Amino acid sequence: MKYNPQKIEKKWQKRWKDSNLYQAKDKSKKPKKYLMVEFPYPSGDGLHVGHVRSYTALDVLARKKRMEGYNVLYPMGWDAFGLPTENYALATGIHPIKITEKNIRIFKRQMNSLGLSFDWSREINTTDPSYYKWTQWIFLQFFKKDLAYQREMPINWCPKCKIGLANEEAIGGRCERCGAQTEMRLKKQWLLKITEYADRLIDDLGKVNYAGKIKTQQINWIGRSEGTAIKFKIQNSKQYIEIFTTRADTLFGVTALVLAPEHPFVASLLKIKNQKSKIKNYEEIKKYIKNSKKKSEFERTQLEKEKTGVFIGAYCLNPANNEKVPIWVGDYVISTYGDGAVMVVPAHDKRDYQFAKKYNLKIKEAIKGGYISKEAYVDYGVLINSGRFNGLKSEQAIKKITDWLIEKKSGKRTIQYKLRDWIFSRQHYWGEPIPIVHCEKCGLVPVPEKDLPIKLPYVKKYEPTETGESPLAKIEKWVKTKCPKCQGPAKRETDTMPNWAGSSWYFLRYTDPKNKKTLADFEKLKYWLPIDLYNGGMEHTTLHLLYSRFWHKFLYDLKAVPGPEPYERRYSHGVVLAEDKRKMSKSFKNVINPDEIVKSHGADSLRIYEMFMGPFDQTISWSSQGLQGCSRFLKRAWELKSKVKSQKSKVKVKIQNYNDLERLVHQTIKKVSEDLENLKFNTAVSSLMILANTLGELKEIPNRYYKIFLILLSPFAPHISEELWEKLGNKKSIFLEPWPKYDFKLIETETFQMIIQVNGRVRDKIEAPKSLSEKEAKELALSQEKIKKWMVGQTPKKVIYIPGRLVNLVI
RNA sequence: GCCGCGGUGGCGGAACUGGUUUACGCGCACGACUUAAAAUCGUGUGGGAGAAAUCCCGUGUGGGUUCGAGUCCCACCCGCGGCACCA
Repeated sequence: MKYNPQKIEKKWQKRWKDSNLYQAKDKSKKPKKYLMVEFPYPSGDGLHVGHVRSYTALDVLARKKRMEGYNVLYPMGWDAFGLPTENYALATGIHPIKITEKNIRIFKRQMNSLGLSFDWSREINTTDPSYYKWTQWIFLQFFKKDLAYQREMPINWCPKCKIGLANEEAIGGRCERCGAQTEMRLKKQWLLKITEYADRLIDDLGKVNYAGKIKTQQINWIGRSEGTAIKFKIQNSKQYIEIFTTRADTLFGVTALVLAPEHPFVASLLKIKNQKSKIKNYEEIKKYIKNSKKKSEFERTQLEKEKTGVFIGAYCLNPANNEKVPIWVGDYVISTYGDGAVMVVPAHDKRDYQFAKKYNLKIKEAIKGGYISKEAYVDYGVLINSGRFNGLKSEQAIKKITDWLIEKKSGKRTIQYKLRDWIFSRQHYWGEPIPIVHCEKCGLVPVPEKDLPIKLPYVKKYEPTETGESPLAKIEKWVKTKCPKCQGPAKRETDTMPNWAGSSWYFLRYTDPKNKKTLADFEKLKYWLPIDLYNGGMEHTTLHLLYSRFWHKFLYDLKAVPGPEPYERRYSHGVVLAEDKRKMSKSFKNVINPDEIVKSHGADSLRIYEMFMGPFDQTISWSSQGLQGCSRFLKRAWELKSKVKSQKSKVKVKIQNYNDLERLVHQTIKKVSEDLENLKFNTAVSSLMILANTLGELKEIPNRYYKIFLILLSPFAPHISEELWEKLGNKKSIFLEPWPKYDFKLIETETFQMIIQVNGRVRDKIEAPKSLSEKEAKELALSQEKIKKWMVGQTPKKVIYIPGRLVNLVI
């Protein structure tokens, strides 16, 4: 019979579904493994071959771990709130709920067609009220701990989607969803105080096993820098301006202060009427500020061109030497970092140098070593022109000058972060309603927990409003409510949560998906957490991954979860590019649809190929010929069956080098087992190919070796392995077999191929016993004809012998 | 600019702790089967010289350490990813 993947794959998928083979047990004495892949957004496009790569990889591990005797949780669910569904609903008039249901059906069908061993009894959906009840509950806890707050703030506004965007959703000044240029708008927003957790989010990275680049990316994103806040007294005033610097050692080189246009001192200056006469260039300043406000934050920061600024006609005093320092306003200073004010040290900062050159500010050297007439010297060095601190090295000077400022009450040590609080409200329909009531008398009132979930009203119209308010604002019946506190008239919050909300805690719900009393039973959480391996895309490193760690730490503080970190190990799969090495995209018409591959080559071929295509964490472009090769491998594996001699058969298996075969089998067990632990799927597959090739050379294949081969193959290609296993006469599923163990003694050989080098160059190779001594090795090497040729008239000066490897004769 | 990762055949990629560079797969060439093609199977396949044995050169570039370097050190070039006026 020929290998017919389509036929056998359907057969086994049905059988697996009817059995409970992949269900994780809550009460089990077995050790647990919790493996998780990022749950997808069920878009209308269906599954991408990139999803297949990640899901298959962890499916391979899940299957192997079950066979090793672990109680494995490998769950799947749907991150279904989000803008594309809402936009599609607007375009078609079909309700988001209906669209989501349909897309989930497609995704689920596709996943099953790949033979993925998800535990569907734990399926979750972020748009299900029984799920988002707990998302809302967590929000309430944030609110009660003052970690959720409202603030009027400039936000990235997408004029096309009519939605406010978090900084991370407006990448490069463009809307993440539609690509339109964003503008700045002032809007009252909900924020979550992720900055409160900044230190712990960095420090606890030491407790987990994440791929290195993931850690560094998170650390850079949080952007902690330790420095000094220094107060500059404004001349003829009691006011101070506080600046932040990491280079207190350059304080004596300050020749100006620059304030962001949003700085309160700038505003206060413009408000005072009689200042108008004092400040000569009042109109100029006003115009400058007006202009820079028009620019979006992106425009302001994007322009790497010249820095601009205006002198505002006031001075302050350098606390180090009481020198008069002119105050400027300039929009290259970021208002949200530090206090929106910087000290200008042209001699030792590139930007300041540029600014000083343009506006003819003084350039005062404070660190020796550079050519400040030409360019800024930014390295550390030895202080000059710095009074009593002259001669100190920068590192010491930073410390001493800061201490001195603290003593004088002109400064303090402080830490600044690049990380900002998380803008948590969206003016959209298809998200979790924020469970807050606005009461005229009582202000912001949290919805009582017993009233959760606040369900999203089922309506026909969900167009965004022109004012930028959420579509929910138009549903008067829903908005009007009673204040839970005073029972007076009140209005519901109409903003919804961002699509990152539901995914920030979903891994908890898998452990106890149907719990009505709490987000998940604590005992179950204790058994399953932390997640042993979490795989997902690199693009989520600074968003979802950071957000969910933040939520988890918060829940840990509430004692709702047992540990401070959700993920013990995190790994990211590489992107699968199209065959033309570009990103797969409908517009390029280069998208590979997994359905078509399953149809043409079968799920097992697709799975094997995606594991074999290259290192798991590396970007790889699709190759239909590579797929073909994997397909051939499975076909050969299928045909090996006809050569298998059953155990009962009396035909004696005659194999030359029987020990070699035994050794190869055990080597393969070792290689596959170890490679899987290290997520080296590609080399694991290649070792299976080597074993298959060797078995193929035999006239007859011993049953027990073929069985081991099938077991090793089964996590990668489950359908074909099950089918062949059954054909061997086995009644139970191959996945109930224990994972084979290798015998170290059988891998070891008594002889080895000894490399003979002369002056480090390979000149001969011979078989030699491993027990060879250095002296024997030398003699053996010198007795070889090929070596004699090289040794004519010479004796080795030095002999290097590495037992089990080589001997090197130096002449 | 800063941070991280990488550069090995015609291609995707192997290579333990410094010890045979190119496993496995693709492609290509030749051969077998076939009326023929596809499929399949077999053999070969880093470059150069040679009839062959064999020799020389080869892991981005230049230097260094070492008996020996893809692997370690220094400098540089190129590619990818992230951050980007963060003071």
